[in-house]
Amino acid sequence: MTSSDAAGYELPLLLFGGFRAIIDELHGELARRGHQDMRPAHGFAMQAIGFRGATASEVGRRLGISKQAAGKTIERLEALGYAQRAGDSADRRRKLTRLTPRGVAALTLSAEIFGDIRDRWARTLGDDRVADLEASLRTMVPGETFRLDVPGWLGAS
Amino acid sequence: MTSSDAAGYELPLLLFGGFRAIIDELHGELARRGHQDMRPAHGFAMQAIGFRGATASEVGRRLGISKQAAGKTIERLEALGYAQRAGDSADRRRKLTRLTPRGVAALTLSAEIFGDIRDRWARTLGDDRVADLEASLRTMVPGETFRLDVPGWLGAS
DNA sequence: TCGTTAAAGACAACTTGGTTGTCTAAAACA
DNA sequence: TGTTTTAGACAACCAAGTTGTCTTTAACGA
Repeated sequence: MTSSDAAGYELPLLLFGGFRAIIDELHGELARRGHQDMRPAHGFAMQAIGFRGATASEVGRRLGISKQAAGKTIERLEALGYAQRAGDSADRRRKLTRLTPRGVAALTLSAEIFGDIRDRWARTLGDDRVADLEASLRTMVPGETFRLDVPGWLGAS
Repeated sequence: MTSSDAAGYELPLLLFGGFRAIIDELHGELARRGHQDMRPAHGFAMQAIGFRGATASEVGRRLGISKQAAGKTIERLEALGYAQRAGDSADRRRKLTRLTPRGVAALTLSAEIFGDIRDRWARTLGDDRVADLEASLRTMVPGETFRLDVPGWLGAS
């Protein structure tokens, strides 16, 4: 380390801790508001589907996972009532996945809750410090697509 | 949002992006220095085992996962040559897992690389901004044990 | 226009790393 | 000494990745 007293291994732990704290708070709140069955992975997948819909291949590309894996996640979302698939008459290979009204509601609610959480951080730390934290991270983080392949990424051989 | 132009959903993405960037850099460097087969999950498990060794139950408690899951991870570490199990003559129920010399080397090297990465952040952002980032996160993050149950946590039903 | 190439989705087999439940052996304790 | 707790092992299961193969359909170039 250079001059601060922080050991280098603390930084990633703190970053992950912050991420996890926010996501845990989000899902606590989502559960309280009728989305008990929604998991972190679902939120990211629904974000990738978006309000305009997407195919499994597109979702896979956006999340940085294979189209097969994306297809499996979409199946789960369908089973939970958050998404729906329908054929595309213009391109009969494609099957467009769209969010159901429940899916749209969950995604909208999530954005709202994220805003509330950030507000709470800003009240505790000060808005400038949160903004600076974000600015620092924007500088250091390669701004790619969000990779959902966390399980595989963490532990794959 | 309050006054900054950041949408609330950016904060968790940036935090996770930072975490992932650091861990990816760590494992790129570890691979370059002879630890090609080490995965992020292994590092956390080895940290939980520590230089003094631990039982599967202890590792599970430290990582916030079941003793069975901890046992499986230890099995993998054994297969990769990073850890070793031996019976405990004082308590014949226990099997103490210890890091092998290779495991100790990997853990030591990881700490060193984490330090290098933090130094690079400090050179880019300034040491005070990194220190402030850490301080902010220390304020907001409930300082529990590090949970390794990320795959399950992200996607479990 | 036709033949090749590329893309979408489905299916299968596999891997990791979680889970819960059950069981045995050993230690701790009242 | 008998009960309770703890450690570890084993089995069955689940979620979410992977690669590889296959069919259907679209796109494209000679």
